[in-house]
Amino acid sequence: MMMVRKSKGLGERHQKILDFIQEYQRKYKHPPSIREIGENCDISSTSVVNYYLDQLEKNGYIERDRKISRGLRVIGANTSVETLRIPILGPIAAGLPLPELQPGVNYFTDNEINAVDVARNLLPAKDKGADLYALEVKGESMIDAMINDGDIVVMRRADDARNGEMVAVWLPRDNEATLKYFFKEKDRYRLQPANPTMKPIFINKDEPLEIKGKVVMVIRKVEMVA
Amino acid sequence: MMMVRKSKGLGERHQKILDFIQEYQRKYKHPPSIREIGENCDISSTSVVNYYLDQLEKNGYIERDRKISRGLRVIGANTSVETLRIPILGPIAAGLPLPELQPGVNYFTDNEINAVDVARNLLPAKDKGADLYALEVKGESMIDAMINDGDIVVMRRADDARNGEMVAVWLPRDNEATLKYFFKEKDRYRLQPANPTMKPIFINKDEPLEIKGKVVMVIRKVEMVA
DNA sequence: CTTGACATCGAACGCATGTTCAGGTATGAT
DNA sequence: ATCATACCTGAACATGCGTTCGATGTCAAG
Repeated sequence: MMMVRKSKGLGERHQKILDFIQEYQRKYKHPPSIREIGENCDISSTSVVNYYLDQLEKNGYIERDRKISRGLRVIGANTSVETLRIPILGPIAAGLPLPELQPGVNYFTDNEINAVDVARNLLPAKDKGADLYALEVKGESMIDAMINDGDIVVMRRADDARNGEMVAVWLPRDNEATLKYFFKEKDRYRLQPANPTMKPIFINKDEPLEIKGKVVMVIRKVEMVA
Repeated sequence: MMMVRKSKGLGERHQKILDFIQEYQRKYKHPPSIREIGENCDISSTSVVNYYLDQLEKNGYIERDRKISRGLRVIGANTSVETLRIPILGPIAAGLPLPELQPGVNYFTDNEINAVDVARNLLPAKDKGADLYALEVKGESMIDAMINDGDIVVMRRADDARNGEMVAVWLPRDNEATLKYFFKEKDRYRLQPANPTMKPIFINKDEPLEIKGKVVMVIRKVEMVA
């Protein structure tokens, strides 16, 4: 019945405790007490928890402030990197107009339901976040841009673009929103799908063309089957 | 008439306490006790600290877990979100073998050159990071999975999969690595491209098929023209 | 001056929580 | 069998720490 710990590394219980501390900290913003650890890891005695905590400390997995209530922390787990909270302004779909960007308005970015958090080191250094917003792709009309239903596209506000940049455009001619690589040619614009097997769209320069922003990043959360 | 409080919502002492809590939390990774707040804010009585804490809570600046030692936290102002640093183990390309996953080995995740930082709230809650790794797509062979050259795919280790999950597989038959939706049928496996216009691959059950992991997320950094 | 809301103090109270100890039970080596 | 080691139990103990309360000081309104 007794669990034998493998000679090296962490036993199953050490790992469970470690995980619990991190999850608790994440949830309550303060560390758990010894008794709380015990209850959640099926350890009936506080002394056993203390016993494991000592081992974890000795092996460098946690730090403890003795005598201080809840004075413990997991070492190294704090990969806290600077993140930007980017508001999801709305959907983007072929038939829908793009959400209006209201310059100078501070969006409520506190609600993480309507925002994505992106590590700053994944974005171009110059981006400070104020000009960034995100759109949620609806439908499969962007498949030629290698973007599928449910994808999140992170955009930077822009009125025009340079050759080779991927932009979100509204095409009044076709009454359609789309994501394409942008190229300015002699007397027309070429909108090139990301998928090299698909053909470009050409727009004459005298036709209207509304560039809404440049694509900075695409994030796809792949659905898990429940 | 009501007596007018200090010009603004927060008095100088409120602010000092608020600042102290945040600094303490940053420094020690756990919240301060009432007495510690008192000492550092020149308040001699714990009841006075409690008095101010009540006000801060009433005005929505902090949250308190009554009866719990050090059970308090500052609301909002929390610019950074918890992130997971996911190691990029190597490239994935049609002709290349997949990087070997060495179970139980702690990868060096300190180097942000070979890792991506992903906000935890973008990942399934159960993922603790230990089973996650990332691959960098090389070449355009994954286009049928809506994944392009340069994309980062975040994976979870797995040996098998359930129907409908997207997996990274190694096909000894074709000597090829690929990303496909996985379906187990009567006597064969069906590997379905994400792009609904493309046709599936069928593998008989007696043929070898190595599942290397499930796709959790795809991140595409769209190139900026310099 | 009196009143009353606000701020402060000091002390006591009591539960929350870390610590310690005197034993138990298993497994493996001697 | 004997001993050593790792794991576990339950309880007692000491103290960290939140809570409560009566007393005092301050200041503006009545």
